[in-house]
Amino acid sequence: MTTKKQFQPVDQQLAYLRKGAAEIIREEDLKAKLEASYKSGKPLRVKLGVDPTAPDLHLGHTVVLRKLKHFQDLGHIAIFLVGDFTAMVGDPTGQSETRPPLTREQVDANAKTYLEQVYKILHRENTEVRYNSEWLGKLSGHDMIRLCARYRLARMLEREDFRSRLAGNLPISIHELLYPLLQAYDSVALEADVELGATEQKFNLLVGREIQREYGQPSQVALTMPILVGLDGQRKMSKSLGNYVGITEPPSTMFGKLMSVSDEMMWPYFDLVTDHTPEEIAALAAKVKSGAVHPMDVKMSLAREIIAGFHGAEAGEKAAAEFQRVFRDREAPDEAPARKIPAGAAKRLTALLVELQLAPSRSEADRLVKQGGVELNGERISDVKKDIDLSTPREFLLRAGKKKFLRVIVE
RNA sequence: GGACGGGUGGGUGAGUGGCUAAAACCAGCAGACUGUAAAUCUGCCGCUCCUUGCGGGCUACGGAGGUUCGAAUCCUCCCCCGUCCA
Repeated sequence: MTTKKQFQPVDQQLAYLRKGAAEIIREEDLKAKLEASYKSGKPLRVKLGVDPTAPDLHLGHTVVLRKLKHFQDLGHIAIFLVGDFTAMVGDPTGQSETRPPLTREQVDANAKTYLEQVYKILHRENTEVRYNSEWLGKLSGHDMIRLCARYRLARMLEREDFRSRLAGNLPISIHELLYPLLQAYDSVALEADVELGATEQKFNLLVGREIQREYGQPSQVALTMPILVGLDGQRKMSKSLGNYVGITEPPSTMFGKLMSVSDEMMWPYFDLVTDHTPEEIAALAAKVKSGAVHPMDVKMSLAREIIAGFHGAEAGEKAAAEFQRVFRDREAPDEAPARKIPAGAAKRLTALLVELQLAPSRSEADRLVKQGGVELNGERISDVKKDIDLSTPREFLLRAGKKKFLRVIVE
């Protein structure tokens, strides 16, 4: 799968890399770089920077990781850059929400979990993992000022994020202006040929191009990937919005979540998180439109495929079968997560729900029960003061809401 | 440093002394309907206790004090954000 030194023809590489990309700035530059690499046998250095702030990866993160992997597939070098320096300073990206600075320990721990998950997508062999504290930590005040002197405020304020905050009378801290510069400097330090990012990163990637030029390097190519819309079909996928599919989640959970994607929204998923070619996807969409295939079946194959990528083909099949049984045939799941609890005195059902984390609070549990969202062994229980007997070892299936099942084992 | 405006529940944002756990909208959750989709409809939506009731307690309107029988609403000090001036 990994081509050594002998690269594929440039046009072929280009087509492969273009797939799913939102923008390539500039495509001629990428072509030229690929050509040079093809001739010299020297792989391109492709940079992807991440903040080690969100250790749990979800499908949204994988979009750009998958593109990085595509470069690897073609024999190029993936530089996985952990922004440990920037993270410790505290990056208030986007949403005008200032994040608390992370400690060294948190950064290390997060980076570690991050990396473990990243290799579910990237090839280990041609991945170069770097930390930007390596060079940013060594910059002197003098160096910093030199770097700042290479960019103009007016240009910096062109960034959508800054511009809108400025217009909306929202705070902008000075250090935020530094982030694009520091990120750009990373590209200088790494001599990146290409930098990847989500479309929201476009500005930063472009600053990289200019700063590299300032430091006498050829400008990197900026390749952006669309942002994956979350399960709500509205906003970007993110853990804090709760509209995400985590890559380490159990197959059955992933399946359920993916099936809740709306029909229209499943196409971007095909585009961004599967390896189908644009032509294949278009053909599939046409079939759905004409009524030749049922959208649900297409969605199921999508879910199956995505799960296969993270848990193996067999897991994908199992999750699909499980899904059909539970929701289409309305039978009890056979692989609900299990939880053991010690035998003891009888417990109020609502208390049990909270204890088993099926409900966040007693009030919520109360509400859930009252509204008929709780089933015990397939039987709806709407009595709030129902006590559950836990005196003898036994097993029962608890359902809270549509999707949450838990096999409870009393021992 | 000065003048002015502002900080309300997950979000937007009403509310200027009691009827306000705090309008409305969004988000969220549950039920119905379905293809566990979307859309729609209905209900819920701070925490907690029980005798589950138009029930009791606690916490909540940037922070700390104060006035008052009673404060998100009035006063004092502080913190934070923004605008204009220097």
